[in-house]
Amino acid sequence: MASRFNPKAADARWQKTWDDAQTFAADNAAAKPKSYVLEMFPYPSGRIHMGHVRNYTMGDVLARFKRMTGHEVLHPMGWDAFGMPAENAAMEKKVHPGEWTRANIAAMRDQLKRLGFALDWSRELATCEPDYYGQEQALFLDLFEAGLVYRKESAVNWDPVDMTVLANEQVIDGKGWRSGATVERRKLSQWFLKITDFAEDLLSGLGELDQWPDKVKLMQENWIGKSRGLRFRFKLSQPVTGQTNLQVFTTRPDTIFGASFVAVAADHPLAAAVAENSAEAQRFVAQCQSGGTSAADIESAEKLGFDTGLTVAHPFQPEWELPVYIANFVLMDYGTGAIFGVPAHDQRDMDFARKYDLPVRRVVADGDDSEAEFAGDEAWSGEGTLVNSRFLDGMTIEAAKAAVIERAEEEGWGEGTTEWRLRDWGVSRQRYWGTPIPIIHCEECGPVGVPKDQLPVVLPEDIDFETPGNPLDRHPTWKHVDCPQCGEPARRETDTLDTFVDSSWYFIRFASQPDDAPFDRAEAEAWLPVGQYIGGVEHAILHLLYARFWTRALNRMGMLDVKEPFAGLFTQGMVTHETYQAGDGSWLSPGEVTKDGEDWVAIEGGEPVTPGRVEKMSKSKKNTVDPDPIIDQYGADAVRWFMLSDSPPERDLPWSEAGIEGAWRFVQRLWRLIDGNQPGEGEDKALDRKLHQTIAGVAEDIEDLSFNKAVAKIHELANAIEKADASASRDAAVRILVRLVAPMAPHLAEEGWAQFGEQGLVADAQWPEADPALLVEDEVTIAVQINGKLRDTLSVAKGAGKADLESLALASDKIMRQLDGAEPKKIIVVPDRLVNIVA
RNA sequence: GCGGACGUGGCGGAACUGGUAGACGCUGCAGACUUAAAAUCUGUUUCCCGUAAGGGAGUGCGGGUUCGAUUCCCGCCGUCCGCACCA
Repeated sequence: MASRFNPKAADARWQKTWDDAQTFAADNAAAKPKSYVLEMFPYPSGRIHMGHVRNYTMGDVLARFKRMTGHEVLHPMGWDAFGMPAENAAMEKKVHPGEWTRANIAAMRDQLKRLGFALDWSRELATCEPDYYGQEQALFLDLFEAGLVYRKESAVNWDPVDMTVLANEQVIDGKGWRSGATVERRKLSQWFLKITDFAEDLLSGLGELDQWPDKVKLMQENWIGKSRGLRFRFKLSQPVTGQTNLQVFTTRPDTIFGASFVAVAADHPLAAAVAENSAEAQRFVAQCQSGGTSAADIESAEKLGFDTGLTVAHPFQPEWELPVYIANFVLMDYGTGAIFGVPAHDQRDMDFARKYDLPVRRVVADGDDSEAEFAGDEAWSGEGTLVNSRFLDGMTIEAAKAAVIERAEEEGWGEGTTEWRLRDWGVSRQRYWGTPIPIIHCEECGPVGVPKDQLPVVLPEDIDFETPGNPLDRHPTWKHVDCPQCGEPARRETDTLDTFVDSSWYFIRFASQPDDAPFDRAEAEAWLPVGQYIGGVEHAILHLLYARFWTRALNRMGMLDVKEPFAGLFTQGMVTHETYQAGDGSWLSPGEVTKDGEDWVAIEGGEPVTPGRVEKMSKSKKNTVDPDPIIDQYGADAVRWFMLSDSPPERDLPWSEAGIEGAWRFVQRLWRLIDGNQPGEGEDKALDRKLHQTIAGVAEDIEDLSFNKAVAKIHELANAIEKADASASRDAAVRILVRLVAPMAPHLAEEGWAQFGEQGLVADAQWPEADPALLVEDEVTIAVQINGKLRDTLSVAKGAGKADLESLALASDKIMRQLDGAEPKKIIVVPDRLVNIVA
């Protein structure tokens, strides 16, 4: 009688065994091919959620599989441990951010360990510890010396009550999310990293990332936003504050003869100059600046302008004057903050021209319509031929662009340029719980880097969160230091670094973590780039772009011979669960509702409940499932199995009770196969074939990260084994099955491995080898179709000749009946596949 | 608005390069074992007609290419995601 697999006992036992043996510690000096498998490290919020479980399970399967296929695997784990929630907790619960964070890390580490991940815990790191952020400070100073760090005034969202800077997403309807105070735009001196220096390289580098999802590459491409165009100067009819020219940027220099106005942004210096002398202009500028910046605001915002009364001269015809407007739809921080409007070929300009009754001249002919007078309100921005444009007439858009740029450059009033949407990376945060920026401000010497032998600049522990504002700034002593250069009293920088800096190089520190340097070059290069990086698509742009930038910066400084940090990237889907909403709009957890006939009602009170959509698990929608009790009940392997089953990993995985129970049943079924295995005699060719096809198929699917398909293939094999009679083949299949499930259900596999008296650990075992001779069937099923419709199937030896297949097909009873004596018009035979009779 | 992805049974999904649509799992239904339940096992589960043999329809909708289309092409519809007045 087969026993039951008892995960409670087995999980802990094997986890301890792996731990004691340091099974998953990566050897930097190993001679084997190296494989670096990494999942995005978590923020230590306090609890692991199902999304983490799914993410880390995927990486774990790959890591374990790589070990079994002869690789030395680096699969580390750490904590993205700086950031706002710790400060919020400090304010709300009166607990020090460090204490809160470290307690969370301890709790989450325990949770992760219960899932039996093949992690090298000896390399664990937390970004909030001085041994990590001190090395980050060293790197920051290297960047500073290399001229990749600079300081400039920049506008931030300032909460006047909390006295802190808010991220854009913390500003809701113009108010601070916590204080509710109206957020001000304030100029602060901030530190920036010169990511724009690498714009071209970050863009072209995408081309080599053939193991990244196209979607992510496209998002990065759009974010970087390269556009070629012409930057040129209009001559102003009269000088304004000494300026005689107005510089504009356009990507459509070809439409220059369709221009009917010029517009500048509300915060353009020209607008400010006009506002000096006009109360009306001043009002208009103020109105533009107060406008909301949310997506909805922008979409609904009407195109508004203010006629300055100024004009500029058309570059190709000085007496042709264009009016200059201040317009609310022109952005100061793109291009030059000034544009020329071509209503016929740009919708925004069209809207504006129709409102202010400006000319709309056609300069690109769409088809045969070449009238200068443009009717309608829909601008034409498609392809066409230039018309009404003098020397450009008849040219294509591309040729005309080149011609105008050439003339501008010849005549010296403009030049072809490239503009980027990408901005430099502002890294200053006016907060406590982050990496202190290792700079000292001296009256005499300016900003001076902290000498490296004085690193780390450690956060003070004795801080209070009673009063709003940056605790570092109001700490009584911390910021007062002497200038390292001249020795005079000076002031420490009290801003800390954006936490995206912490995650921009942690994967390097995992590969190599000496005490006295950020990393050892040779060790880091031995592992990098990360072979497979797995995480959520929400990091598709910022984190991944910053990490690519940081790696390039190290490369440029000669510190690392790697430019792309992540060779392979995979973005996994979310774990979702159904939602339920009561009549008053409040959310109910799935455990609080039940089905009454066709309708859903609350268990408590029986109120009717509306089933909502299946959505990402979130506390606010009350549809989360805590992994801990699930692991208690079903064990790590069943949870892991469910995370891998059914849904393709890039898609969302709907959590369900039935699903986890199905996984649990299968784990038990596997155990019954193993435990109840009987030696047998003789071979079972069909089973041998199924086994070897599964060995090859599962390996392929895992390499492909198609875990759902690998799971399905293992199910098929298990079904086949169960149906098979005892034989030597069956015995062998069960023994090999143990290794096939080892990456997914490692505890069960170890148990089975031990049961069969194998040496060592299955975690160290070799992946079974598939016999190529057994991968192909010797008998195939041939479809016989009439006019493409299946009418019969034939079982024939593989490789049967066309003529044989044809005559076999025609001899079939069913086919003869269908044809009813009619002569086939044509017969198509695809060997080993089908015969299609055209009647 | 721009860009992208997706659309297959009651559900999650599978299907190689254009070649038997629905693998595998979940759910449901019927049955076996059991005093009973749990657990387990067997059968069945795309829809329609038919007792059956069998036939017909079918991969969002409409067309096209082809001996043959879930797969390729054109046009719609829907859902989701990203960006968003970027000149």
